[in-house]
Amino acid sequence: MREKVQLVRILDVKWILPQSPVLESFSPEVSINSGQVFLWEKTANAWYGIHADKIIKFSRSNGTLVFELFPEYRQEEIVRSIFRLDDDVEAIFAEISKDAFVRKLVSSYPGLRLMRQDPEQCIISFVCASNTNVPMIKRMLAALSKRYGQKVVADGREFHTFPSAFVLGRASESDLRACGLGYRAKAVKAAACAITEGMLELDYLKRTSYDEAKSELLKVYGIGPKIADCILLFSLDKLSAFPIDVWIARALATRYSWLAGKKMSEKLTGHQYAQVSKAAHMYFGRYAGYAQQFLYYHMRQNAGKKW
DNA sequence: ATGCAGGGACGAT
DNA sequence: ATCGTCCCTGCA
Repeated sequence: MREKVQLVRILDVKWILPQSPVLESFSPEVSINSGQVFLWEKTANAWYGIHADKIIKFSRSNGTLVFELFPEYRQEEIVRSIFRLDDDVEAIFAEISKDAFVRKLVSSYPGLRLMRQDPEQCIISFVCASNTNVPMIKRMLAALSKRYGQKVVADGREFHTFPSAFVLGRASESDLRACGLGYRAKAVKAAACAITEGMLELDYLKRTSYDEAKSELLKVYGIGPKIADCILLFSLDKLSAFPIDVWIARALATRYSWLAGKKMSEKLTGHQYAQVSKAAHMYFGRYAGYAQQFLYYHMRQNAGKKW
């Protein structure tokens, strides 16, 4: 049994995480830089992230991880949730290590974790992610926050919270386009409206099965198989979800081409996507999403991407 | 300079 | 089931 992680509260807005086997390897920087979250920025001695209407600050003090939250409401619970500190990662890593390659990745990047995003923010973020790249996504989301979010001053710095679906759903498509969204503006508005009008019930999606939640997401304009899987994995606790983007497709084509049955190309058709994603789930197991994150991070590392 | 790729999805064939 | 198109930016 691993020991339970305790978040110790110091002052009113800080905790220090005590040393533990689980936390020694945990690296918020690696996780933040693994392409799953977009609205984090690094300053001289801290990281700041936008999580819905909250600002998360992360820094290190004497080798200890320190988190702060603005506002400080339910800090411990939220920090725990965002970094999935209650996941039994040792068991998970063991379970996804089906072959020498994954085993190598897990030992190479022991600090990498999945993060749990706010569902609304995650949906909007990945709707913006279609056919573009990470720097562009960051730019779009930052523009949305600046235009539609609330200005917050924390730590003497100015931030903008992530706008609610209610606000985005009432924005005009042309105003959304002005945030650099391009043709995605229509999809952002549609997704926001789907949330506020009850088409997407986030609590239900969290509770229900992967298949059911995915079929609900796919009904929304702008959400296809890949983006649905990202939303499911990063915000709806469906850890078996295995999103396949161009990078994962490359990794699979070179290392796991047998998963596709016959020859696998780097471009997947709709039917191939479903088939390969399911095969990956079968192979890596119920935590396939964690395996995906290691593959993705590895591919981006090798490509020398910095973001 | 034109082309192309970058966390895809939609709509018409 | 394929295929052209969609907005935008950086880079060769």
